[in-house]
Order: sequence, then structure tokens, then C-alpha cells
Amino acid sequence: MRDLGTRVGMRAQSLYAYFPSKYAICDAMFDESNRELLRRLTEVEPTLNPVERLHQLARLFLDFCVEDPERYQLLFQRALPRFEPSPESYSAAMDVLDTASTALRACGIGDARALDVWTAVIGGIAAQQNANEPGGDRWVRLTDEITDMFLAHFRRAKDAKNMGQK
Amino acid sequence: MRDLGTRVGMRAQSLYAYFPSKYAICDAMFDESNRELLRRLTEVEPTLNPVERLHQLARLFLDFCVEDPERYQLLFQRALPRFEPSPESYSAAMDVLDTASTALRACGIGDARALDVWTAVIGGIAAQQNANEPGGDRWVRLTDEITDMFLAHFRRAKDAKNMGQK
DNA sequence: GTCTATAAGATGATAGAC
DNA sequence: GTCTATCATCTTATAGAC
Repeated sequence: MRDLGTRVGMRAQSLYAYFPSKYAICDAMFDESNRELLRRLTEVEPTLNPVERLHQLARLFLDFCVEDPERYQLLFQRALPRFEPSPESYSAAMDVLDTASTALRACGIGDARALDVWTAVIGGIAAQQNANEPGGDRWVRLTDEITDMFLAHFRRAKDAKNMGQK
Repeated sequence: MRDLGTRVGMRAQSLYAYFPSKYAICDAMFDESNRELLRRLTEVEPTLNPVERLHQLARLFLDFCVEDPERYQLLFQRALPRFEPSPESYSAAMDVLDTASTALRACGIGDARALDVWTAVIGGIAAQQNANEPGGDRWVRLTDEITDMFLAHFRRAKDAKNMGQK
């Protein structure tokens, strides 16, 4: 609270004129960050071909994750003990997930299991980067290759399925 | 310190008879946990075929990560502010990484870049599981599929390279 | 080898002056 | 709307009794 107050040019106590508690501030930051991430993701040209769109979404997501590791922890690591986002700010997080889900479906990948693999591999890039080399790009620069690996795997699975049906 | 003391049947202050500081305790836990993980990984039958061995290593690693999320945070998320492992206990962490590196080489995958992809995708499973469904298996059960996806991608890359050489 | 007592500093939060 | 003053509580850590 003291650090945050200083950052916005106040004493810690004055923050209570705007928020009723520390967790209310966390929740506001959680909400605002997810909205900012969503805003960036929705800026991606919708007319792009689906595969290029997925690549670009992945890159934007990872840029967002590594440009502020503390924000990344708040949003994706459940790092603050006893903090749970409110239903309203949680829904902003679900909107971000929906963006991924929709982009995958546009690539012909509608499987819920595939979406979990996607969040694991993309989230893994951010986790490794921020934990082992914050500020660097050793893992982030693998994003395009990992996206291609993912696409090859799940588009093959889909083709195999379609062939079985025909 | 109070919680830890209680867990081992002591007052917090008595812990200072065994360790000079809180960070010394963190370092000892970091070191011991990595050794335990390494012990489990080295128990995998060395005569197994390399691909089955890689699958088993991945499963053991992820079981270890999800059975104790707080230990996972200490080892892989750099979650404790200002804690840095000592050189000695850091080397135990490197031994764990070497296990993965060696297992990949046995699969014909010797690329440093591939090792980084491996840590990202496997670490991503643990990160998603512990952050979003601690104690569950929604992501952990994808381990075999993700391992196969990884193998297919990097063995193909290798085959393509060999064909070019011949 | 563990305890009580205690220190010095941080934390989240409230009351009330200006 | 921000401040000073203050609170109760928690934290890591030390000193010294038994």
C-alpha cells in the first residue's frame, strides 16, 4: 500500500478514499489489466487469415505478459494469497479466454482439450520467461515455432478424424 | 516462520537454532526439493526406449509439481521476493534440467532451442494446473499428448535436416 | 534444545485536522 | 482530497533463562 501510494503521489492512507481495502485495489487492477489485454487482442485485424491471426494473438499476449511481470503474476499465477477476483472482474478474464477459443475455432480447432493445450503451451512460455529471465526474450522468441507445432498437431488430428468420417 | 515452526512442533524462534535466517531455510528447502525430484527422475528404468522414458519423466515431473503447489512455487516460480538460491542449491536445479536434456538427446533431439521449448510446454502444464485448478488433473492429463506433439515436431525437424545433408 | 520475553520494523487500516 | 497521527497486528530476529 505504501509503495503503491508513493507511485501515484500519495500516502498509503489516502488510497482508502478511493478503495475500501487492499483487495479491492487488487480486484480493480485485475479487472483493468484484463480489459487492457482484451483491448489489444481485439485490435488484431479480423480479416487476417486465421493462422496468421493466431500467431499475432500469441505474440501480443506474450508481450503483455513479459512487459510487466508483477501484473502477470496477479493475472495468471494467483500469486497473492487470499486474493480471489470478484465475479465481475473474473468475467473480463473469461473474455480474454474467449478470444483464444474463437481464434482456434477459426483455425478449425474447436476441441476443448485443444484449448487447454493452447493455454498450457502459451502460458508456459510466459511462465518460463518471467521466472528465469525476466525482461529477456529467450522463451518469448520461441512463440511462432510453438504456435506452428500446436497447429500442426491439432490440424492433423482434425484431418485424421475427417478422413475417418468420409 | 510461525507456521513452519508449528508444523515441526516448535516455536518460530527455535528454528534459529538450526538456520541463521529465513532465506537459509528457503535455500535448504529449495535444495532438498530439487534433490528429491532428481532422485525420483533417476529411478526411471534407464533401459526403457527413449520415447517412453521421456513420457515417464514428464509424468513424474508433473506429479511432483502438482502434489505440493507451494513447493512448486518455491522451485519454479521465483515466488518469494528477494530469495535467490545459493550456488550450491542452484546446481541441484541444474542437475534436474540435465536429466531432461539427456533424455531429449536420447530421442535424437540435441538442440538447445528444443530444450527451451520442452521446459516451456511441460512447465506450462504445471503452471496452468496449479494456478487454475490446484489438486485437479485437467491440464496434467494432457501430458502424454503434449509430449507426443513435441516429439513429432522436433523429430520431423531433425529428419528434414538429415535429408538435406544426404 | 526449546522456551519466554522482547526488539525493530512492516503491514492494513481508522480517526480526525485542514 | 490529502494530510498527520495512530492503531493493532504481524514479521524476522536476538537475548537469555531453564
